[in-house]
Amino acid sequence: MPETIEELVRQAIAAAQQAGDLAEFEVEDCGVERPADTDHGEWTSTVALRSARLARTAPAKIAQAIIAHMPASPAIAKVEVAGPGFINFYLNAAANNEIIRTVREQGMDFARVDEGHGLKVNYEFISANPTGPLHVGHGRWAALGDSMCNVLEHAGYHVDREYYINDHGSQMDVFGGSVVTRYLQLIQIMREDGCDVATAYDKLLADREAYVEDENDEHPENHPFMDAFNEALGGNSYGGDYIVEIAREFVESDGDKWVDADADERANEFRERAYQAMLGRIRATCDASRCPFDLWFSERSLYVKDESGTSQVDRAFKRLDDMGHLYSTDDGALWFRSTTFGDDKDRVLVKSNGEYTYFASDVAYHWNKFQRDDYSIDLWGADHHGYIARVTNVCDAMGYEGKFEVDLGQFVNLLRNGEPVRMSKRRGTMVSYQELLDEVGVDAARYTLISKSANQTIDFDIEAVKKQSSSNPVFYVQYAHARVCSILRRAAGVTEEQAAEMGMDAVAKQAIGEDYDLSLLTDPTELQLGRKISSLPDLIASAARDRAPFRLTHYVEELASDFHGFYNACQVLPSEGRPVAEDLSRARLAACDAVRITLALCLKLIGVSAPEVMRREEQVEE
RNA sequence: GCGCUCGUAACUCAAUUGGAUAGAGUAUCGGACUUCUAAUCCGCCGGUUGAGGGUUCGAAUCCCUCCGAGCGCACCA
Repeated sequence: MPETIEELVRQAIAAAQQAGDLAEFEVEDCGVERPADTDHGEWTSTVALRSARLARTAPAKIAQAIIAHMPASPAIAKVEVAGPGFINFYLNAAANNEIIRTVREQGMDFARVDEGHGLKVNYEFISANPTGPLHVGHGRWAALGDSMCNVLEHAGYHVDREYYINDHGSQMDVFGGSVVTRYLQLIQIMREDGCDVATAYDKLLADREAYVEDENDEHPENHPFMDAFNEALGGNSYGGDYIVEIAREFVESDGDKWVDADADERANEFRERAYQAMLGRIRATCDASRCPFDLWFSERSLYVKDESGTSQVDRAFKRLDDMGHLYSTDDGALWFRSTTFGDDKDRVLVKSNGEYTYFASDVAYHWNKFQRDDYSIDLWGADHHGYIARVTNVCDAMGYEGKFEVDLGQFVNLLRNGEPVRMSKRRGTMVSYQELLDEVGVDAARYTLISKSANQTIDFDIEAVKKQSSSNPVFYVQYAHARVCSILRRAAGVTEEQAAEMGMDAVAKQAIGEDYDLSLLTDPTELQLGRKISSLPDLIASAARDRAPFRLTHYVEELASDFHGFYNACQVLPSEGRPVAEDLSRARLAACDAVRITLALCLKLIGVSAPEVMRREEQVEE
């Protein structure tokens, strides 16, 4: 439709200029947009405003000249000039509602746009260290990243979803060492108390809890194990409950066989098995939040030598060196000349002690990405923003200028009933994402985490999100979907079970039939449905372009609101005292069905389920 | 000190990137159910877009200066 309008406007301008009613000027873009306010028609052209200077004429006057020469079009009911010079187009009902048929034909392929032109994008997100569970902040990247990928794919990009596992650095040894220490403590308690592992486990957790509470160390007698743990590891440790949990798994599967084992062998075994256990938990949490990855990329793999005797790190370094971007200092450190690209200082790749920095891995990793994809996007927490410059610079240096992008996500503040969830220094990081998912459910968690612009911090109130009430937009939207399904089921004369069996598309087909006349839908609330649904392709394109999947949550709330308004104003099925003509009823059913499909599609893109049935009994009593 | 992200209704946020009278939800208040599921709808109230300048037909949006909040400025990962 915008193409049609654009063409009409161009013809009108040419005709007006030919007739001498309008000064000659070149038109680049007619600025066909959707008016913010639906009172202003379905489409508007800002060409008169844009051309005011070129034409040396007041915008309103230009607009008048243009509409005087506007060719007639079957789809357009009315064209008028409004405000400072907007040219507003009002579609007739049939043209406006045609989108309903389109949606029903295209289903989940509706609103596919070609914003990306098939560009191969590597989208890396979460990438939390495998030394602890995902926390709520990671949950935001999960929701955001996954939704972003869905939107990009719908907008014509080819997306590879990637999780980068930081399994290389010394923190892995610290992690393994922490589990060993906890393991030894469990065995010690079992031997001294003659108890089973469950009892020993509880004792260690209670000990840790006492330690967390005792911030000023006034009662060291209440947490001897935590103190011993810290002493054994010199404070360089992971103290969380999950470490004790993993240690317990070692006791359960291996008994006490590692107590007197060779320390190095034990350290290796524990590090590797604990790593896999932790990674398993992380994957499970990603699965639970409907966040799949195409590739789990191991940092270690960057250091593995191939047949040529070189690793990916070596090859990436060689590339940089060949291009003259590396240098060594007398102490043996290797540097990347980041200042060439405007950084504050050069950055170390290899430390003077011979160890590789985290940055070295990132250089090789991004080089690797560009061997596989055309464009690379990293989703990072806002606290890493200081790191953007050096990675961008190194991508530029390797010859991939303009092909690397970082999307930042601000933090999540966790609240409960308006009060910040207390996070003491000793408790370390916060509530795990898995716990949050378990408490509020995936739908509410994802919806809430995605519903705000990524560069806004989120106040996530657990109680408010959990509350299944009208104040919670996710239920409002899901209810609209369930309500449509209910109507369609009733129209088709099928039970919930039968509908679940045959699928809603088949139910809708049975209810509506093949032919229906969309020109019958002329009520303002009916026209609004077509208008709103028609705007989705543009919205998807903009959400992809601006990396703003949260716009879908706003859209879906608006569409649900439009539907509820329609539902209250227009009877779909005839009932006692409210007759509806058969052909009008079927046209309204088709509109309902288009709403259902559009809602389901949008919810799918943001990873939220679209329930076909919702019952009030499920509501939580206050 | 430098950098990044912000500051919009009482609260939580929008405003498709420079467009029309800055919009939604929540909360408060007032209406609509023996219903095609009221987890709904309709209405009222609510604004100097942190402050001050500038750019132009037009600014919440772009530029400058302040004020305030959060987060960064490692041979840590």
